[in-house]
Amino acid sequence: MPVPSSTGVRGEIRQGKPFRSRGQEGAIALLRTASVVRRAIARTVEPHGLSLAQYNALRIIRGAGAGGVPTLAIRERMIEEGTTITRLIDKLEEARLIRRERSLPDRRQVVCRATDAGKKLLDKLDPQVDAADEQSMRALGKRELDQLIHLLDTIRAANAERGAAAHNR
Amino acid sequence: MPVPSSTGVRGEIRQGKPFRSRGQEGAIALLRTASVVRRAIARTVEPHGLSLAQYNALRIIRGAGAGGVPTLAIRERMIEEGTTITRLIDKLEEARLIRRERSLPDRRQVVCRATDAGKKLLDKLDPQVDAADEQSMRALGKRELDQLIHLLDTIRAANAERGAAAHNR
DNA sequence: TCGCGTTACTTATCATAGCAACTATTGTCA
DNA sequence: TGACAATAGTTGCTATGATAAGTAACGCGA
Repeated sequence: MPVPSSTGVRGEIRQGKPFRSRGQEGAIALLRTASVVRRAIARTVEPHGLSLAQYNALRIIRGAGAGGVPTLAIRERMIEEGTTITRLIDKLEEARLIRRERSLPDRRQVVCRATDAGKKLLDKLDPQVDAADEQSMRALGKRELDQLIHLLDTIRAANAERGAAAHNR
Repeated sequence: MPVPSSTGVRGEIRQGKPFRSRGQEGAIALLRTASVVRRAIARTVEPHGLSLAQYNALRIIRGAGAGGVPTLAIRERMIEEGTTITRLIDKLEEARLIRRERSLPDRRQVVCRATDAGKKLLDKLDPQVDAADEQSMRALGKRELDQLIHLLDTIRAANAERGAAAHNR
């Protein structure tokens, strides 16, 4: 076990300097843990030609159903709100996983919809991603998982920048 | 408050689909929260010409003291273990914040040391980053913060890939 | 001492993220 | 209606990051 549970993040320090504050320790533990979990999940989807962000966007588009979603609405629901959603969507369209077309009532909008190929790919990926999600959280009991989710929600609520965007994964 | 505490992450869903599992909800909450906190901290250092990764590396190098650190040892201690540490370090050297030189006993190693300019910059940035870290965690009480850190340590320990690298921020 | 595997970086290539400037539409208000 | 602001995307430029292949140096065993 590379991270001794008795010492936690603190035990990983090598330079002999303690954290400057408990808040700092929390922030670093959060970023570092997310980094580890993120890569584990990313490795699940990448062999299928999608980046994690692309998978996330594709799920959002599929979730919108037949009506589709306008491009910028996708960005707001992404886990990581990238600024340039256009290029990410371009790749999905090139791969024929989605279609785009101008909206009729408001011609400024470009509505995205999942193609059958896109839906089919997601149907294949979803169980695998589910498993990776579960796997990444397997160390926590039900009670602990509830605690974690609650604590994270609290942090996010306090740090909401421009209205904590939603997502639909 | 854009994220209603009564519903949490679940409340942010717009497509009407619930999470497929509690583990999934936890994984997403983790990634999303980290993304928000990360950007907040990144915005603290970026005006000074450093990316968050560069700041992290610079801190690690300074922490090594007069003896310096070999390049790859830095990577192992980074919060996000980027594969190509070389270029990141290149930028720090260009900015005269660190120096590099071949190690004498083992000429394969390149040892990095912080320059006075590098130390001076960190002295200026540290309090600001401390404040950002604290700020990002301000919503949690001491007890809750302890809980969070413990839960994250548990997750990381279980997901340690190749020996949960250490860091020294 | 001569391979040959290992270690420690470096470089190449390519995809992605961010910021800012630009176009096309729509809405508002004098 | 005619100008001007706001909205919805797109594009250009640059920086950063990931994967993987390449190079130099060390170290060990025959």
